[in-house]
This record gives sequence, structure tokens and C-alpha cells, in this order.
Amino acid sequence: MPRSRNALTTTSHALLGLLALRPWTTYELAKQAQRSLGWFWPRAERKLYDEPKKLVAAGLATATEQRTGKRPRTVYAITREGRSALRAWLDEPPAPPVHEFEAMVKVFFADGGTLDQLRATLHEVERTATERLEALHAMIDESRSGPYEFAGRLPLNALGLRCELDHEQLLVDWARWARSQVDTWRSPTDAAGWDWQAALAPGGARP
Amino acid sequence: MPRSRNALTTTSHALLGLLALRPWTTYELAKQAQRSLGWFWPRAERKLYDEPKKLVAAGLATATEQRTGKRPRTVYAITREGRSALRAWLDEPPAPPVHEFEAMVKVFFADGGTLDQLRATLHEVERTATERLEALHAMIDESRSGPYEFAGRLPLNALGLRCELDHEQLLVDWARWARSQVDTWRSPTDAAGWDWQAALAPGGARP
DNA sequence: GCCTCGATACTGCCCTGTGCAGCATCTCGC
DNA sequence: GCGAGATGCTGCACAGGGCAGTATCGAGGC
Repeated sequence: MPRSRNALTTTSHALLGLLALRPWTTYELAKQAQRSLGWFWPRAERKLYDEPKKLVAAGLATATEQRTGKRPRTVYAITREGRSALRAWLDEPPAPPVHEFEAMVKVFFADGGTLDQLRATLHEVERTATERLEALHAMIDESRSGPYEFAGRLPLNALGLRCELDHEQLLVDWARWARSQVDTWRSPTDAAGWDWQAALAPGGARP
Repeated sequence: MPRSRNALTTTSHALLGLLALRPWTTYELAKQAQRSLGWFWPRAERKLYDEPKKLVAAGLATATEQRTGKRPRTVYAITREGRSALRAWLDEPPAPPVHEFEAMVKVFFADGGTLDQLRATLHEVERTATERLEALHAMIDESRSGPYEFAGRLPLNALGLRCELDHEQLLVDWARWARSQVDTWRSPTDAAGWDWQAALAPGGARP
């Protein structure tokens, strides 16, 4: 059997998940998807405007035209079939995680450049991860203080946030560790007797 | 200024990095890219056959036609301009990491299904991460035992491997922790008084 | 000598997804 | 009444993924 055309993607199901919480306009949906899903399923805003149309075409959502003065807008809502499709999707085994880590490509090929370039790359990894950690903590403080729209979902959110927090912290720790190791090297290919095997032993990078 | 056509991507530079080590046939290059870069810059084999042509068009590599009997093959080698382009690229700040984690989407929307579905998803996360951990350890054992083609690059490899190992271990630990928490819940939205705020405190998920 | 199997060596096609430019309206503060 | 930022989209070119398809080579079994 040839692969069916217009099969629903993970992105489709992710938006279906948001629609299961409440109806949204496309704009709200796009923003909300970036705020929440963006941490583990990042998608360009552009894509988030196309996807709901596919959900409607598949009968999993409805689109209602409204207007604010002269400006039109579309409100999407999930259908019974949509909820059922979401349940069925939760049964399928998840795809393995994908990590695109450009900085690691630069670390891997650091012998094409200088130790200073390597240090700068590691520094940037630490900076980015620190920024994301701060953004996560800000989100958490917010949900702790004010009343939250989806209070029943806080435990599920917490599971995911715990993973994100630990992940960003891991990057900060790794980048700092790597910089301290690199500081003893003479060049990107001459580690001056540095014991790389020890670094790969269990707990090798623990401070 | 409009964005220049045919600009080199991270994938181009990654392959340029491999070519900086030695010449490869397209086939070898594709396999090697998946074996090594695949851990932090995964790309479909298909793409890896197109990219070297762009490098040649940009003057950063040369292509030499050879043949094994009747079967043709192309050997790519880096040029002086290629090495210089690689060095220049190492100076540019790396793009922030991108994590596509479909399983987390399923965790996030677990309230559209059952606790058992959530448990199965978490179990699959643990299984996948364990598999990858084992593959990494096998790679490390290999480079420890036999003579390695790029011995001078072992320290750089070790920096990256340390990050990968810790990352996969983090996923294993998180998935186990999450399952143990979820086992006390009554439903995906009723955590039976589970203290999600404590779980988000520093060290909240540590065993 | 022949056959099969896996490795080598690619290409075409259709789809998803990104990034950027562009366009128009609404709301709020000044 | 005016400008800035939020709202609400679309078009286009290109990067990238997945799968099917094509063909040759080399080693081992019978």
C-alpha cells in the first residue's frame, strides 16, 4: 500500500492536543504552540498557520470565521473525531528524539581552527542554555503565583519541565567542564596528555 | 541585501569538516556522516548525496570520477578554499540547539488519553535512550581497543561523547523518575496531591 | 560455473518544514 | 490624530526526509 497522502504529522497531532484544551484562533494557537510546545516540538509560525486547515479537511476540527471590525479571523475547535484521533495517536510508540546541536559540530571539527574558537563555541553553549534555564524558571514562577488557566494540567507540565530544566542544566555543566578541560590543552589535537578515557568513564565529568 | 542564493548550510560545513580529515567517496562520506555526526547533526542519507555537489560548485571541494570495474564513483577532496571556509565558519556563533522530542508531546497531552498510555510512552523513552547508551559504549570500547584512524581527534571526540552519554543517561533517569511519580496518580489530570512544585525545585527529581 | 546476498553507488519524486518578505487591520497610549 | 505594537494572515524559495527504484561488485555456498 502506498503511503497515504496528507497523512497527519506529529505537528498536526500536537495542535490537535492544544485544541483539545479549548478553541483558539489561528494566531493564538500559533503563539501558544510556540510558548508551550516550542520547548520540545519547535515549529516555525508559518507552519502553524497551515496545519489547522489540514485538521479541518480531515474532519478533526472545525473552523469558524469571525471578525474584529473589518479584520477577519478563524476560530478552530476540536470535533469528537478529533478527540478520538488524539487518543489513538497516544497509543502509537513515539519517534526517537532528534537533537540538532550545531555547536557540537563545531566542537567536533575544532581541529580545523583554533583553541580560542573552541572556547568561544563552548561559551556560547553555556550562554544559550543559561538563557533557556532562566526563561523556564520565569515560566514556573508565573504558574506558581497567578491562577493558571489549565490548573489540572500542572502535574503533566511539571513532568516535562523537570526534563527541560535538567537538560539545560546538563548543557551548562558540560560546557563549563569542557572549557576547563580544554584550558589544559596545547592545541585542538594536542591534549597534552589529558586522559580522555577517564573523561568517558561513568561519572567522568562530574564536578 | 537579499539573502544570497545557495548559501552554505550547517550540513555543508559538517561535510566540509569530514573532508578536512581525508578524501571520501560519496558513499563513505554519507556513512561516516551518519556514524559520527549523526549523534548531534542527524541527516538523511539522501541529503548527504546532494551536499558535496554544492561544495564543489562553491570551489570548496573537488570531485574526481573513478570506477570499480564498470561501477562509477566520485571521490571528494577539500581544497585550500575549503579549509579556509571551515576556519571562518568556526568563528560564527553556533545556532542554539534544537530538540524534537515527540514523546514529550505525548506526555504533555497525556490528559487526552489514559495513564497506561502515558506509562507506555515513558517506557519507550527509557528504552530508546538505553539503546543509544549501549551503542555509544560500544563505540567507545571500539576506539579504546583497536588502532583508530584519527587518533589525534580522540580528545575532541571525548568531549562530545561525554555530552551524549550524559544526555542519554538523563533521559533514562528522567523516564524512570516520571514513571515512579505517575504510579501514584489517579488519572492524567488527578495527581492525588502529588507535589509538583517540589518536583520542580532544584534537585527535585534526583533519586 | 552459477546463484544469492549484502555492500557499494547513486537518482527521482513528493512531501514537510523554515525563513523571510509582504500586507492589512486593530488597540492603546500620548 | 498619530505611531507602535499586537493581530491575522499569504506567497515564495529553499533545506531536508523518506521511500522507491536502479545497477554493479565481491564473497561465499552449492
